[in-house]
Amino acid sequence: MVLTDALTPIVAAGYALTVGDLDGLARLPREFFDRPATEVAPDLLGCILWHASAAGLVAARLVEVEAYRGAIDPASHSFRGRTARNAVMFGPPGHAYVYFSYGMHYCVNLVCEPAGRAEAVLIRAGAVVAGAGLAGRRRYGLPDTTGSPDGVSTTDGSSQAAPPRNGARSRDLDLARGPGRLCQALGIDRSLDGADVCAPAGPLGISPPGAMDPPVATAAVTIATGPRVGISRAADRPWRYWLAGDGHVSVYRPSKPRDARPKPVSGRAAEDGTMHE
DNA sequence: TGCTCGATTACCT
DNA sequence: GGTAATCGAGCAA
Repeated sequence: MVLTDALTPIVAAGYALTVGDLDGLARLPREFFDRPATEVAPDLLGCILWHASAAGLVAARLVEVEAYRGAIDPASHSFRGRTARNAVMFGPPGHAYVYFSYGMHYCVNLVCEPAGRAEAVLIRAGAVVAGAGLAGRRRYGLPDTTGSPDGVSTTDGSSQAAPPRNGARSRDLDLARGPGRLCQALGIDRSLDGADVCAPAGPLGISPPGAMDPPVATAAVTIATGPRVGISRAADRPWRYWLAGDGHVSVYRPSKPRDARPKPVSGRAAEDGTMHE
């Protein structure tokens, strides 16, 4: 399924933006998130997620998200009720739910709907539009040999991430392609679990399209939808949204059983219509 | 208390 | 294309 011309201008939609006390950046207001995750998710595409830390600012334009719908969604972490890990999801909208995955990666969600509904949008991929030098160092672990300061770098996405360890995959496209990579590039970990992205003074924020990057030709943008990545339950629900044709979108992988369980012969495998690489 | 699995990624063949 | 790495949440006993 492909929706054309679907990037909703945030302001035109009637949302009054909040401006940060310290950074002066416009932020999406809490009402923006006070809706079903399946409505919030496509509207987040093109928006700028950023994290200002002592090391500097890194910001990414969102190109891929997934909606998780709480009690009505078996794939959601909150489906089985509230636990210590997912408590933030049951709180008010506009907060970050950060969890640790596969023993080595963090993933970040933005909580939607009023408290108690436990819906959220998983941020899967983005294009780094500020702080690419810092993001590259976080991702590839090299000292800063570029001489560029931390903080805001060029905004055209062409800048100077430090090259990766083996030098072969030195593509800026990979900086924040995938939920774990995005969190690493932005320096997001469990210490930001519960962070209020709508609070004017918070270190984590989300701004409308064009807040930091050159305005993208939103009128021509195509939003595609398809099944979510890597889940085994409710895998047929098309609640993944991405900017069609954008190279920063992650690779689609269906859920892979861990053990050598025989695969169902009646393979209903990849009728998803999503991007593969 | 112990075991299994996962909203992933990087590396190797 | 396949798999090791790695650890916490959740479930069963």
